[in-house]
Amino acid sequence: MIFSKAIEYGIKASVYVAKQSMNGYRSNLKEISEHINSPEAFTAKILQQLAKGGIIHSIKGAGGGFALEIKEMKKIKLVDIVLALDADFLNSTCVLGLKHCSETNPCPVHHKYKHIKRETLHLLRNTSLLEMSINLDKGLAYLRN
Amino acid sequence: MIFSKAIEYGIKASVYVAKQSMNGYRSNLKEISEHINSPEAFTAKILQQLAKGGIIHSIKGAGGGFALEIKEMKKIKLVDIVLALDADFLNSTCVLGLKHCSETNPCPVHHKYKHIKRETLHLLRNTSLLEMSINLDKGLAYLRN
DNA sequence: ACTAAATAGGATAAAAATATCCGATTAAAT
DNA sequence: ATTTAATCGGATATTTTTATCCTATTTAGT
Repeated sequence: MIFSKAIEYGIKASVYVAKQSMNGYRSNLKEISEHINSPEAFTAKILQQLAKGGIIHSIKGAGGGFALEIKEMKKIKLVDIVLALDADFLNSTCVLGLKHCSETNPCPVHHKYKHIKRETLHLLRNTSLLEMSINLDKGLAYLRN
Repeated sequence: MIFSKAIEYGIKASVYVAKQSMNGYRSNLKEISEHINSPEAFTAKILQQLAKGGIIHSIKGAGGGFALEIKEMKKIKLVDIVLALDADFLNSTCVLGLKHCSETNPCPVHHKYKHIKRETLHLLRNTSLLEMSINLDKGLAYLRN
């Protein structure tokens, strides 16, 4: 409804890796894709992008995998993950796809949608990876069902 | 950010046809695609689906085109247009794509997103084609820029 | 009847998103 | 050093979405 598959997988993977890191475990590709229920090879690409984008750390070689530190999880927000996977996610923000939709040049749903847009942006900017992974860890949230 | 191109075009086309109908004009494909800035042949397919879905009326033959009546515009909501073009739009409603995301089985953003989802649904269900086309007619909204 | 102007509908093409495969590289363990 | 377990990166395949093209059908006007 709002994110592409790539972004869905990317968020879930980040949350899983964060949760495992919180508990001192490093996660590898196979484990990640199993726990978030995503195609392995495709997930590999996404993890690569996340690593390049500074969201997670990748450790190569035997016993390697993906991990990140608690202080990083606190700083990383949902919006950072999204932008690491789709740099111009925030540029196409009009519901009807108008290039220059604005207060003075609104599409027919602009005024009714702007509150929702504002709240969505707020959610993306203020939800940290840490809080999501804590919820996962506590069993208050799930990544597959 | 939320709709596919097909749905974007579909909404704009419906609003344009409605506005023209309000003023007693019937709209044809060429005119519509010019005014909403969409590819003509693709728009033709979408208009067909909208007609089949009972959103607009299509009149075949010379002097034909698309139109609808004021009392219909009042009844037709944004959600009807969306569903006419994508029947299971409302079935994939979890931000992270979980099949059975719910209060008791939430994804990590469920609780923060549910208000937004509720408002979005409210907007879709309560925004009528009539009000959108009135705004367009009054010059308070635009379909291209 | 004929012509012209429309939409309908089927076939196809192009582009983007999703997904897979495989060899190269890295690093730990023996 | 060799083996083994990982990620990296490039090439390719598949699927879905977006877009186009062409013929058939319908209808108004002459």
